[in-house]
Amino acid sequence: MDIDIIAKALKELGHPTRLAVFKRLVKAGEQGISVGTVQEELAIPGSTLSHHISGLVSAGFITQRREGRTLFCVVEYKKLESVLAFFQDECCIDEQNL
Amino acid sequence: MDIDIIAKALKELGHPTRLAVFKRLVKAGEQGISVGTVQEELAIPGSTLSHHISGLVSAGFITQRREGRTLFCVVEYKKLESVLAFFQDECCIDEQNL
DNA sequence: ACTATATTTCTAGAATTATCGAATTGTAAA
DNA sequence: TTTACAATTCGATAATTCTAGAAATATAGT
Repeated sequence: MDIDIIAKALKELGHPTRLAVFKRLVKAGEQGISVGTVQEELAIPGSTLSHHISGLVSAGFITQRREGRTLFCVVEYKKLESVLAFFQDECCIDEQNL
Repeated sequence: MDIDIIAKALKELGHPTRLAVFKRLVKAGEQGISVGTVQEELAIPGSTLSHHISGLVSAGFITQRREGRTLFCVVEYKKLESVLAFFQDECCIDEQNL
């Protein structure tokens, strides 16, 4: 509901690399995917990827689960839903605007 | 469909001032609202506002119509819809993910 | 303890973005 | 043709973000 929170969320998705990561996490589903796998698949240096992931975590789009030395990233659908709800509630995306 | 286009769109909405402008334009509906009115209501210096509006225009969220010396900004719902469609198509936001 | 793997943090430079006053442009009225 | 108004562009500065190598941390196996 808070516009600053929504803006922060949109900002974090608003970068090609981060959006690609997000999309990959969605594909991975609820069991998640390791940072290393994302790194391989998207061919991004680890430090750069880590930076982007921390942005997505800070916005609430990702939660993480450790298994041994591997960190799994899991998408938080609730966060995306809250963003979509903002557009429906605050930006009246419905019949009369089409 | 192009992820870079979507990222650009999200980035432009991902700033508190621009998101507030966008929200105000949605409220204004299809007849639009003048730059000056937005400036008054949101209390932003003209040059700063102009900068943000040009970002929203460049992303395709706003079209403009001149009436005398007044420029009206009109929201482009189609653009927002294309972003929402991306989440539905590419990010599978539907039953199995809830 | 030592080694290897997974990931993050540190660091620093380059690039981009944000802000806003001043100057400029476009349009209209006097 | 001068004046006024609406909005943008210019210019300069501050702040943030992006990128990625190097160093550090965390965990696990030997």
